[in-house]
Amino acid sequence: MSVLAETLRKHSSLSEKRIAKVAAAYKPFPTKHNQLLVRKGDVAKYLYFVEKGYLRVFVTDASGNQFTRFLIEEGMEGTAFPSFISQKISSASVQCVGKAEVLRISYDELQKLYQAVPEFERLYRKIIEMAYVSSIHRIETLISMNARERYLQLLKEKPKWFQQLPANVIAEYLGITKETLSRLKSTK
Amino acid sequence: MSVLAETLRKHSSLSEKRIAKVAAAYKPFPTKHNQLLVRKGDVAKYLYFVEKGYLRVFVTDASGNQFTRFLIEEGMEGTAFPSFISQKISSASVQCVGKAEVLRISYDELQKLYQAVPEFERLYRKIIEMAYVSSIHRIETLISMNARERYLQLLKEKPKWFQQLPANVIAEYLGITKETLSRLKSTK
DNA sequence: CTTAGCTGTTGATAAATGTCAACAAAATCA
DNA sequence: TGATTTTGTTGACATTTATCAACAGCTAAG
Repeated sequence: MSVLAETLRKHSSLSEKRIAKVAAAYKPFPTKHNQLLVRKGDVAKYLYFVEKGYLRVFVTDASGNQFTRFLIEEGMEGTAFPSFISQKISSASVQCVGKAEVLRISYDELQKLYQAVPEFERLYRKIIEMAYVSSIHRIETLISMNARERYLQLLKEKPKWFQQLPANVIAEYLGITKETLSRLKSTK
Repeated sequence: MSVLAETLRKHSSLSEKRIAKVAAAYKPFPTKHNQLLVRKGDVAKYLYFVEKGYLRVFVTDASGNQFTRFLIEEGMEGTAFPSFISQKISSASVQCVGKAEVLRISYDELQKLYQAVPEFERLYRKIIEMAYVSSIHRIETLISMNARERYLQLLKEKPKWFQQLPANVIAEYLGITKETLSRLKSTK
């Protein structure tokens, strides 16, 4: 049983038949190590569901520094969202963190799925709501906490990330340099 | 004609009749100078639409410092969103900035409105999507720019705010102190 | 009008975080 | 496996931003 089907079951009251229909619309997409799924300047044509591993959504500044906007973990879906919903070019890139297994559905397929499975639209709304709430949480963290507080909060909320993700990705997500993160770890 | 009706017309293809129906569901709510609409610890029972002025959504830390999570300007709606959608107690407060004119709709009324005007649910989804996109933009700004860059960006994107809002509210929104903002202004 | 509070500015200083460089350890790939 | 690249750590130092304090101007209330 795919992680996707389980996730659908958990977050909706769709019938098994409809779960199967939705799940079938997402196609496995084979990826390589650190593969870029959306490149800055592209239009994000697909929504990605993570079966295993992590995706990172990041932006770069003029000096080439990278900043991780979001980390998408197993059982979550995402893409360069502002580009995806507007179907305009993306300012962000999406990349596998190491090895990842993903499914994907195109923007057009997703629209068709709304027609074919009306309840799915409400589920999609819920997914967006959850994503929005988590982004609000992120904003609060960023405006109200210093680096150490953010680090400790993430350690508490997402302990797995520290085992499974390279430190520089975590640092980018926290909005600090990898050197600062390294020092926070050691002075615990 | 209310700002609300205009906004509905602009962002949806609802008929005039349905616009009237939706607009009628939002009730004027008289406010006083700096009135608190949602208090930390309350459940956010209402969604607020701003006809005039600004609302601020803010959190406080242990030392009593305030941090402005969002500013809701004329023609926008908002509330302590995580609390509103879950109907659980809010970690944030919502307050008028000075004098403001607002309309509001209760959580229950909103659910009824979905039933009565099905197209409204899609509109609501779009509103959430837009809010989500703008929160993503905020996150990027916060993780990738320093205080001066954030200040200059906001000055460019929201020049009105600097005329209409007190500097300490802007500073809280930028995630800096009012002293730092004052210095950024003078060293332009 | 006058007093008390709020708002914004400036200075001195401290604290937090970034930058750059060197190096060690680990992972990847040919 | 061995070579090469990536990742993580540490130190010295620079920069950014916060904190604390003083004060001036404005505003609102009695």
